[in-house]
Amino acid sequence: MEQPAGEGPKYRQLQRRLAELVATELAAGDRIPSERELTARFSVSRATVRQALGALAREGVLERRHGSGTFVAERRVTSRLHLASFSEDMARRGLTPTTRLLATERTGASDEVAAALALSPGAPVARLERLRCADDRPMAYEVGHYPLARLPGFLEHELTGSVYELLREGYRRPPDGGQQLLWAEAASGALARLLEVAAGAPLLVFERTSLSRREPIEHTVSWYRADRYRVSMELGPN
Amino acid sequence: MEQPAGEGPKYRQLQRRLAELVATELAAGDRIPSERELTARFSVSRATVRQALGALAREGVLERRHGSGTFVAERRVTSRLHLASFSEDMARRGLTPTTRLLATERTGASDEVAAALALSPGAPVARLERLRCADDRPMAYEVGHYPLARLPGFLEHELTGSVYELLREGYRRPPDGGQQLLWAEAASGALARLLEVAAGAPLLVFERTSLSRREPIEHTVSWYRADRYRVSMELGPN
DNA sequence: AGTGGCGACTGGTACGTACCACTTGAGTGG
DNA sequence: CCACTCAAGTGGTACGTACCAGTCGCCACT
Repeated sequence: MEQPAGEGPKYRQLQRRLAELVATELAAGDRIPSERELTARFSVSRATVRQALGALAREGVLERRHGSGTFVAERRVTSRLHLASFSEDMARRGLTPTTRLLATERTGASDEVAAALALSPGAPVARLERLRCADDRPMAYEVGHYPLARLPGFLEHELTGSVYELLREGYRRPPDGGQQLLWAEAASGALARLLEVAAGAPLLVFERTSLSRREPIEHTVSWYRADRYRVSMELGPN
Repeated sequence: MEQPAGEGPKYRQLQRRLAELVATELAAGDRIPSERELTARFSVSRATVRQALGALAREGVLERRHGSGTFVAERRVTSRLHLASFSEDMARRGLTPTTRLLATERTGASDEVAAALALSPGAPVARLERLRCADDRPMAYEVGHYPLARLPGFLEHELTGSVYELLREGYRRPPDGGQQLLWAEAASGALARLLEVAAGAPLLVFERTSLSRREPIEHTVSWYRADRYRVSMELGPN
């Protein structure tokens, strides 16, 4: 029951171990050991194993097949929404991206950030606060968190450019998937001034967790000026 | 383990009962009975109760607070990004969809509608104007256009339910793909009154063209209340 | 050779128990 | 009156057991 060094609950530990295993040693379609085998191998109860596997299945890492086994999920090909960085996104639209760095700091992961990045609460993360501009006019305000354990020395880099490029080139951790929540909000006073819109103006908010090799490497929340930005997407059945 | 009357496993039945309870009798922020109380009241084990509550919490219906209780979430509806009709979308969230038919007419396709539906300008289309509600509170205002050449007698049907179901069952034209543009707007006066929000409140706007067998069969523009609706999506590389 | 059934796996559901971690509020001491 | 303590209640984790429900391959029977 007790965990010596901030490792978190057993099922989280198991979840992380399995996620790592999947990321490093297994390929899509591979079958992972059965629940009862994992129970024996890791000396935990089957309920604990199921809690870990269930979480991974909900994340889309694993796929369960009743009567057959649990498998490494196929990479999603149906989603045609691009996992693009702001810089790439703007370039694609023919605009010139620039960035004003508002704040950087090294801090401990909040519960929410820890959950998104699959870290223990309090684990070291880099926090990045940036104002993204297109053609020198404000486009979006962005707050990002990055796991320092997976990205050592992250804050020592140049951070006004494309973080995705840094992840790809500097760390060999190309973002290759993610999940995103999207909603709309009215701009609060401070945010309105920063983005140079009227208070109450509609903003599009994206909360994104990006993965590389099935491990979270970025968690960002971005507020976009709705008068300058829209999204296009393809829809599939189901 | 057999369940004669209710459909499916116990925890699903409990989940549905609780979702219904939340929808009909409770307000956001209300506390629901504790796990141990539900265990006694429904004569099921705590594990079963937790499975039901966990599912509802992941859906955003409930919010758990360690040491304090489980509460009806303020959370708005979260839509996965698939080609689902409004009715299916709401039902999936445990909300009851209803529709107020504001206008129907047979008209000629405008240039914009014609382009979206791959018709000649002026070709006969059905125009549908509807107010979509969830649990009897306004959720979205929607204007749709449907090509009458592909859907003969379209306006003679019952149009307050699911149009997608009508397309599937009545015309054997199941929507199986589509494209969508998404942005945010501030609610204009008339729209604000209709949706029962303050003028200037943020709305999420979807402009969608749905296909069946590679042919466009629907073009809709929907204005969703941003305080009640959000979207979840998966991101893929490139 | 075809096939049907059975058995041995897989995950799914459901029960019970125990204890930990966090929150809250009532009660107590200053 | 305030500050603090602490007990009771909450959800969280973890163990164990039992049986149900699909899947699939072996094998005996036809």
